[in-house]
Amino acid sequence: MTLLPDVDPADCRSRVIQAATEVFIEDGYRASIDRVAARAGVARQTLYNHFPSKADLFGEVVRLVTDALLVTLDGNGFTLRERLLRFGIAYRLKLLSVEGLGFYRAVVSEATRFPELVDNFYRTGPMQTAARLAIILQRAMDDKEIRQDNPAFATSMLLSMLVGNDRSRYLCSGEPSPAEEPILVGRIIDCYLRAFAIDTELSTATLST
Amino acid sequence: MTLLPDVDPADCRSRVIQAATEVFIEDGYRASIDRVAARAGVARQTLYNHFPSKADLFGEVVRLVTDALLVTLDGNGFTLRERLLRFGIAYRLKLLSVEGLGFYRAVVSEATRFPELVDNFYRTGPMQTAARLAIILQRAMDDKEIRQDNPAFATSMLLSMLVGNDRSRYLCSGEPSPAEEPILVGRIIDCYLRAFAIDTELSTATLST
DNA sequence: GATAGACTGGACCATACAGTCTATTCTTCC
DNA sequence: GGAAGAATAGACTGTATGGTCCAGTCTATC
Repeated sequence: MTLLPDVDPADCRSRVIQAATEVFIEDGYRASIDRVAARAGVARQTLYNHFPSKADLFGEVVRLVTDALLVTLDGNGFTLRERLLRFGIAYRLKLLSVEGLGFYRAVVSEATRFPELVDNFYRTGPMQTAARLAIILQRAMDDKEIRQDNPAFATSMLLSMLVGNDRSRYLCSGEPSPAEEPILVGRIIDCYLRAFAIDTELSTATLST
Repeated sequence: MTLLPDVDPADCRSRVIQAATEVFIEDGYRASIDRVAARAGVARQTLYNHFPSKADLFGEVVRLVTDALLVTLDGNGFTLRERLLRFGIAYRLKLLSVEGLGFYRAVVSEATRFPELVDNFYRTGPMQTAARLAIILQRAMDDKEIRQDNPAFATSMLLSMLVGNDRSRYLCSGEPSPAEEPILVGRIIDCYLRAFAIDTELSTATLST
């Protein structure tokens, strides 16, 4: 998964950013500035010509990658299930890629050192994606495609079901098997649509046991 | 939330472990050994009398806290919904506490430095809890309380819905409001039970739209 | 061909930190 | 009272690292 636009080999700044992205994703903020410079094929001083400090470089990387990880919700012509399916696949593809996981690990690791940065990451990244999804779900509720419920709750449930346990797992070890992804997402979306299906007498009766 | 048994103030070793737990939870592995010693009220050399290296101390802390975070699934006499409710509350209480989140952050941050340790954490911690839950769910399927499905999938969905999005959020900033916890868990469990309710003609019909 | 600006490489500085060593003190048990 | 074992304080070592400085090179532009 490539997170940033193609680097211009003649542009030192973009080479530094690309290198820093890779290195921070691999080892987090503790990766040394020398490693970044070496990876970029650039003198350390060149790096400091473009960024006042390591923390600033890290901040820039976080901002850029956060944008790159936003998941779009296209497909107005499709059914709700199809739209959610496409979203789910794209979402998991980004967040559960080696780069997505490494980036998330790097950001979360620095929550105490750079609280504002990490808070900002959450608001411009995950919360953005959630907001987009919430609009779709709200509309589906209005159209009676799914049950009326709190859109924020419905959004949170879908996002949780899509990556919750697996992200937690792959942050520790392993990675998803691409071949099974579409099937798995299909099962998750169907599970979700059952949970948020329009009320029927039978299903409410089942619940009250 | 207290994760470890009461420390005996006379026992240097347990004081070191307690201090290391607190310090690693606050700042991760990058916290200095001197800070641990100071927090424990102990000389640095004393610490090294009990643990050969910082990495060993970290490993010990991870093992102990992993155990402490296991969630039991008691309550054989209760209904399925009640059992899941009690489990969900306990699970969120542990994992979304400041200590639970800090510990998780600290462990995940070191996935590249200590891959075996982190992998072992996942297998003896989260996977253990999941295994216990899977037994309950399997039994509920046998008893026709919920639909027949893959128990591992059903387990993963429940764990995801319980903490997925919120853990991801609180790792970045903020923390849950204790007052709303029981209501939220209730909504999640009901949502889950709808998703895994026994098939009815109506609900399957809804799905195929 | 001269000037300006970016890049280089490496020396250099200050700091933090894991881990070792030692001389001394304290406690406990015989 | 003395021996043994544990704890202490603090000096010391070696290394990694962020950041600065500087002398020199390269390139493009006028």
